Amino acid sequence: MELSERKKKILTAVVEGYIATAEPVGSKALARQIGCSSATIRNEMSELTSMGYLEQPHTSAGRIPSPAGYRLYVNELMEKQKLTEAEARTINEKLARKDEQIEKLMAEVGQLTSSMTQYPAYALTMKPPVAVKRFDFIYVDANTFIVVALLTDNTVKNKLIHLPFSVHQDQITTLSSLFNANFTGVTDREITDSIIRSTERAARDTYGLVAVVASFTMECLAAARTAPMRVAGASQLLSQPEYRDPDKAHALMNFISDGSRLVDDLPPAGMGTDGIRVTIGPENLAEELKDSSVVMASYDAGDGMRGYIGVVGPTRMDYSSVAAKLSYIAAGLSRLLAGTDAPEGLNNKLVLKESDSHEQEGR
Amino acid sequence: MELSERKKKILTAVVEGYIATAEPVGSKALARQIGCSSATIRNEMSELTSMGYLEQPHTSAGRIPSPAGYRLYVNELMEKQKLTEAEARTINEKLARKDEQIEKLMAEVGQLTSSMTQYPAYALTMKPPVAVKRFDFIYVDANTFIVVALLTDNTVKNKLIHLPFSVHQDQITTLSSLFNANFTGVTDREITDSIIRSTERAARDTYGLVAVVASFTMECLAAARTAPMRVAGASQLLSQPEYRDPDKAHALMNFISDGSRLVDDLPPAGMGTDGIRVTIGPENLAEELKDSSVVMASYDAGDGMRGYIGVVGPTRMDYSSVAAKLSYIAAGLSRLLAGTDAPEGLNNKLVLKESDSHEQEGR
DNA sequence: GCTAGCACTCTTTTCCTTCGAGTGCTAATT
DNA sequence: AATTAGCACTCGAAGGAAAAGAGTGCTAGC
Repeated sequence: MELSERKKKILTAVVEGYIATAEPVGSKALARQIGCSSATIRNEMSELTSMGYLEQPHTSAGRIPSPAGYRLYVNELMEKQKLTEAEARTINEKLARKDEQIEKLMAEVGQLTSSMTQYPAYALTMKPPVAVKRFDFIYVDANTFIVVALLTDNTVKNKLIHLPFSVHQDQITTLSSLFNANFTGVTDREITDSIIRSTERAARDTYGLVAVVASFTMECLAAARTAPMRVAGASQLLSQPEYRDPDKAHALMNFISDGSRLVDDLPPAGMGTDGIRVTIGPENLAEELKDSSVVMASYDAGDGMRGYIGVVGPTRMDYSSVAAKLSYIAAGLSRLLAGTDAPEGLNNKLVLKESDSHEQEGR
Repeated sequence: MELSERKKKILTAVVEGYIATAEPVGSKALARQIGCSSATIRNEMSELTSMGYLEQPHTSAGRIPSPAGYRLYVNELMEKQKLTEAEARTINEKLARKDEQIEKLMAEVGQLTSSMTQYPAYALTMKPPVAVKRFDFIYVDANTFIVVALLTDNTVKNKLIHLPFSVHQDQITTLSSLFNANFTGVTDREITDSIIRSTERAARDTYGLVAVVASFTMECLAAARTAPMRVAGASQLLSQPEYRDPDKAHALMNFISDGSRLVDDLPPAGMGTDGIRVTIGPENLAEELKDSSVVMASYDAGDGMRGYIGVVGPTRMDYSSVAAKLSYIAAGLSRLLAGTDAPEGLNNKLVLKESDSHEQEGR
C-alpha cells in the first residue's frame, strides 16, 4: 500500500526528529513543520502506528519509528546527505597517506571511519585463495637461511630459519627447486601429507627441513586468505544514550570487539546498488545486534578482492549521514586500491602499481 | 613509623574487603575476622584514618583504603597469590601455541592477559634501534625484483618492486653490492641524504632506484623500532562498578584504546625486583589515570629487547591476584622468547630462534 | 587497654504527590 | 470528507518527606 504524501512527510519528520534528539516526538512539534494542526498529525500518526511504522513507548509519550519505519525511511524517504567540503577534505587527506601494508591501512581506515561517523567502525578485506608463485632460498650462513615466497596476490612472505646443524649451499639449492616444482600454484588446501612425504623422499631429507618449509608455506597461504579485520572506536558507543546502561554497552562491545563474530554477519545477499547495505535492529542475525543497526559499504580492493567497511550503532543511527560518509570512503578506497588513476600522495616516480599483467616466468 | 601488628591486620582486611565488595567496610564485619570487638576496631580505624591510610566517604560509612593505604598494602602487607592449577594450565596452553609473528603474538598475549585478569590489558615490546645486517636482491623479471633485508634483530623485511621500465640483472647485482656496502650496520637516523646521493652517483642511477630502496630501508628500520602495542578487553572496564558511569568509562577507554598514550606512561624508574610495577591512582602521570591503577610486568624478549604487559583497572583492583597472573605470564613469555630451554609446544625439532617474520604488500 | 551502649550522622530506599507532555476522542468548522 | 479545537485522561518524570539502616564517635564501665 502506498502512503500518502503527507504520511511520508510525517514519517520522515518523526524518524529524523528521533534521530536528532533520541526523544519520542509528539504531535505538537510536528504541526509546525508539516503545516497543519496537531490533531491532524495525531490522526495520521495513529494510522502510521497501526500500519506498523511507528511505535509508542507508552500511552502518553510521542512516537518513535519501528524497525519497519526505519526500513521504509532508509529505502524510500531518506535523502542521501552530501558531505561538507571539510569532511571530504579530511577523508581525502587521510586516504592520501596510503600505507603499503594492508593490515595497517585497514586499521587506519577503521579509525577514520569511526572518527568521521562517531560510531564504532570496522574495516576488512576479503581475499580469494592464493598460492605461491615462486620460492627463493637465501643462504645466509651454514646454520641459517631465509625462505622467501612470492604469492599470487603479489604479497611476499619470508621466514628466517636457523638450524641446530649445518647445511651446505647445495642442499638449499635442491630444496629450492623441489619447492618450486611441488609447492607452487597450489592453495593451502591442496597441500597434502603425501606431497610433503614425496618431497621429503626426493630431497633425501632426514632433518625435517622440508616439513619446516612446508609448514611455513601453509601458514602463509592460510594467513593470506584470512581477512584482516580491524575494529576501531568501540568506545564511541558509550556516548550514545541507548548504551548508557553499562550492561548493554558491555554486551555489544564484547560482540563488536571480537571481529570474527562481525564477519559472520557479513553480506547475506548482495549490497544495494550504491554499495551500501543497511541492516536495522531485528534484521540482524546475531542476537547481540537485535537492538542495533549496521551500515556497511563495500569497495573494490583490486585483484579480485572485495573489502567492507561498516559502522555499528543504535537503530536510531543517523543513516543518511553515515551512508554518505561510508560511500565516500569506500569510493576513495576503491580508487586507491583498484582504481586506474594513480592516487595522489604517492611521492616517487617509479612505483609500483603492478598489475596482474605480470607474466608467470618459467624456471 | 611502624604499624602495630593489629593495625596491619586491620588495614589488610579493609583493603581486601573493599577489593572484594567495592563497598566501604565497617567495624562490625571486621570484628569477627580480627577477633576483638567492633569498638576496638573503630579506635584502630580512626587512627589509621588520621595516619592517612584509610578514608571515609562520609561520616557514617565504613572505611575505604586511601592511595597510601593501597600502597602500603601492595608494598608490605599483600601476599602474592598463587595461581590455581587450572589458571596456570590455561596460560601455558595459550602460550604454547606460539605465533611466529610478534604482532600477532602481542595481540594474543593481550587477549590472554585480559581474559585471565578480567581487566583491560595491553602488551608491547620495546626494541633497541636496529640496522640492516645484509641485503639480498631477487631478480624476478625484467620489470620486477624483490628486496630482502635481514635486520640485526633477525627480523626479515621485504618489498616487491615493480618498475615501469626494464632493468638488467647486472644492475640489480650492482645495486645489491652498493647497498650491502653503504646501508648495512647503520640505524635509520644515520642514513643521511649524502649517503643516498653518493650511492646514486656510484650506481649511475638515473631512475631513482636507489631512492626507492633507501626509503624502503628507512621504513623498515623505523618500523622495527616502534613498539607494536596491543590493547585488549577494553570493554571489561564496564563490568567494574566504578565505571558504571558511562562518561567516566568513556574517558578512560578512550585513553587506553590509544596505545600511544599508555606507552608514554611506561617505566619511569625501574620495575620492582620481581619485575612487577604497581602504580596507584594519583601516582599515575596521565590525568586520565588518576582514579585508576596500573599493574605491569616486564619480560625479556631476547636479543636485548624488553617487553611489557599490563592491566588497567580501578584503584580497587585485585592487586594480589593480578600481580601473580602477570608475573606468571611474563615469566612464560621470557621463557618463550629468550629462554634457553625450548618451550614445550613447538612441534618440530628445528626452528628456534627467529622471532618475527614480516610481510609486505606489493601494490 | 578493651568493650558495651547509646546518641548522632548521613545515605539509601520508599512512597506519595505534583507536574507536564502527549494522547484519544468528540464535536464543531471548513 | 477532511481538518481543527477542546478536553478529559494516562503515564512517566521529578520532587520531597519520612523511614530504614549502617556505621561512627564518645563515654563509662570492666
